[in-house]
Amino acid sequence: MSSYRAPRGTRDLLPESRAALSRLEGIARSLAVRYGYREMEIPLFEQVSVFERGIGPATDVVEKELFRLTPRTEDSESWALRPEATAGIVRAYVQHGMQTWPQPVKLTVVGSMFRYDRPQAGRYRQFWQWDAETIGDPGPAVDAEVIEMGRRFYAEAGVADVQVLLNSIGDSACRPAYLARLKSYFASHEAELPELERRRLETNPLRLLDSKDPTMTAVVSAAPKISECLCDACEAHFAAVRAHLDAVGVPYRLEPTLVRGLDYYARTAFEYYRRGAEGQQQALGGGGRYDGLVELLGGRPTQAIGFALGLDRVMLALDEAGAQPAREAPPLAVVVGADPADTVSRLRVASLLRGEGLSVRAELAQRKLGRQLETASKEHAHFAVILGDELAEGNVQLKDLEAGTQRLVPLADLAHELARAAKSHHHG
RNA sequence: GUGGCCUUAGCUCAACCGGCAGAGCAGCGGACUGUGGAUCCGCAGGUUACGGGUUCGACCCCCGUAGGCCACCCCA
Repeated sequence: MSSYRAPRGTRDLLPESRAALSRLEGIARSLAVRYGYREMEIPLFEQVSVFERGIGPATDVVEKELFRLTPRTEDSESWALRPEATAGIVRAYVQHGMQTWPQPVKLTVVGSMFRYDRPQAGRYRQFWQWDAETIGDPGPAVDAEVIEMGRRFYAEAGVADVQVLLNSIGDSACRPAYLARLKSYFASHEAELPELERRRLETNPLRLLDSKDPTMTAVVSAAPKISECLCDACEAHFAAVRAHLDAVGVPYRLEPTLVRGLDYYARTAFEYYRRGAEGQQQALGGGGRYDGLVELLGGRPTQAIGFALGLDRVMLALDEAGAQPAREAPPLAVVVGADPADTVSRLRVASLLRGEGLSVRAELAQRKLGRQLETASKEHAHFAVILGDELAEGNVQLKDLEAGTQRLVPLADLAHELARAAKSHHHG
């Protein structure tokens, strides 16, 4: 047994898992195109300050989960692996002057993110996300469009029981007043608060609403709700988002405790949640409006909304639901030979077929024919091209491994025959 | 970062009270020297996660480390 292993919180995606991820990436890219998003790439790492400003210095993601790279010299820049994509995309938006493009700019990134936290099922230090951002649109219609796109992703991926949780967290006009009210409410109940919750009262009072402490339920349910404290503009925005969701037939559950802690988040906040899951990593994805972020990263005031969907958690959900694993495409044909030593013929014929765009495997191990066919069967190849004495007359045996039939085919016609058969097999 | 449970062959798991580390599947080979998923036979695969300790003797008991899982924190 090797003493080397994948680093903690990472895992190798063996071909079967990689196929499952590729399938999800394919759905994401297809949806992105259908909804008018353009795919881009951003670096896997950025200056630490991009994340500090773009996510928030007081968040757990930055405070304790940032995957920092050690600087090479005393005075060199501090880098960190990206814990999410939004900050980097917005940085790129500002850097490349995308405010001069037709607005809104709709961008998407598919790739892995990194967080240095304690691993668990569905929670990794390297994980995959599909991220989509619409920058330069104040909503509310686009809010509903984004939420609907995410929901369609789960539908097309085949994840059942995904619920949309929805809330409005107000904006700079009404949230400060709400926060003050919330603080004073909990302060008046401080005696009933456990130690952890008392600390939160200082650091992030909104989080109190989300407490999992069972002794808190009474206090929390009586707490003032943001939905009752929205200013007229936010109230109107929220109502319009809901109206648009209703219009496109997206069901949702209003979730008053769904929050985002930082100032530049505004109004719409949503999560995709899986019901009836065993483990607790039930948040499959989430997003919201961040009307202050572009400005914070050096751009002009620009309203924006986006989401990040966790692809690992979708894979987990599909596994647990017993979904059919994504099949890798088997080779159309395997080139085998009666003479185990004649690897030259097998390689030559395989090369010929590959030149015609066909997907074939050459059996180059020097094993007897029976073994070669056995392997071809096990990998679900549709055909075996058998090379033997008839090759001297320019012929091969073309064997249909599913039907068990075979016939003599001139080598000159082989590619054509296989290509035709591939079509009738609706081979993918 | 805090607490708990777990770790035996590539995979799934056995091994009595502390007394010779095993099986199924997968791999490779043979039966079958030009015809496949079955069957039978064989081969290979292990410092029992790693490092210490207790003991005549440790997969088994104790300590530490690593990794996994669960609950928190938080989130995808």
